[in-house]
Amino acid sequence: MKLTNKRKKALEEYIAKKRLKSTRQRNIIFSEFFSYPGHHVTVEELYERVKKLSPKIGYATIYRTLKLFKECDLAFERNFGDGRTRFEPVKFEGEHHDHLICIACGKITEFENQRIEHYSREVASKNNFEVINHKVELYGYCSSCRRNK
Amino acid sequence: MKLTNKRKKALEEYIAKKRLKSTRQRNIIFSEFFSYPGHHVTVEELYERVKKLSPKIGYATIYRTLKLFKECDLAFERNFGDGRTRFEPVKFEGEHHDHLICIACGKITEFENQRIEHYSREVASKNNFEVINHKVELYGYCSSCRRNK
DNA sequence: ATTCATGCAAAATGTTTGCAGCTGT
DNA sequence: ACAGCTGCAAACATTTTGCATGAAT
Repeated sequence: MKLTNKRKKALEEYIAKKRLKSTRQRNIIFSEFFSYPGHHVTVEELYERVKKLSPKIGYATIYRTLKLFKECDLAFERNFGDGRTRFEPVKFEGEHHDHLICIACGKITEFENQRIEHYSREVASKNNFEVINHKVELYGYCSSCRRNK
Repeated sequence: MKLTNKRKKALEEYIAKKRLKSTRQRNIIFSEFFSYPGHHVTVEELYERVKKLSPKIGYATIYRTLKLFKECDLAFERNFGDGRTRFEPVKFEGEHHDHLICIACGKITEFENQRIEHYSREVASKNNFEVINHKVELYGYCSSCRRNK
């Protein structure tokens, strides 16, 4: 089953369970959010994109819908320290996505590393902790911004 | 040399280098920040603590001083997704401090894991990236909040 | 018919800035 | 004396909320 469909299904189940409603706005935000080309979209970026399809939409709906996605573990909130909150799709099994963040120029490089994953899971299970998402973020100076190259 | 002294020295050197000034407020904030019992203090918590020692202090000074600490790589900004920015001392060599964060009750459990450290450093060096700080954060449900125990 | 969602505007929250006066060098 | 710092208040940015209307069940 395709990822998007899995997600759609998860959302629909949550909506049914909680007796919420499926609306045009939620569907638009869903498709824009999960098809966003870069990961970690800001609220403003998402708002602008959605506005093109549904010009009367307000920020409140974006916020409320992202909150809904968070509640059903489909979206995840991040903050890289530049003051703008970003959201990204929660990864399903087998997807990885960690970050190197340059504190000088703000460049974000993604990487994945199975071993880090592995030991993270080990720590979690020792603590009887059920992991929904994880972050590995390394902050520092990227190759262009290093002080002593 | 004690950690606090190392930090004090780092700050003094930065102040000297940049021709800044050592002030009563900065010293108070320094000692409150680095002696804060929990890690990751919020701006508000720090403000309240400092206010007891220096009642006329304003939020602006706290913000400006934390920014100063960030500039000299003594403090680090975090955000666990609850809307409040938190700051913590940057760890020196040999200190580790990663997190399990419960998305239901907000409980934060610290852990350290040398292997995660190790592989993180490896990824960084492959990317010619100079790491100043890192985060490993696992988000999910703690043992008390797990849905299926 | 009922319950929930939306859009708008207002309010709340968190953070930054301008400036006059004060302090450290 | 000078440059930088502080405290205050105002400005700003982001997020949340109240409410009347509209849409989905």
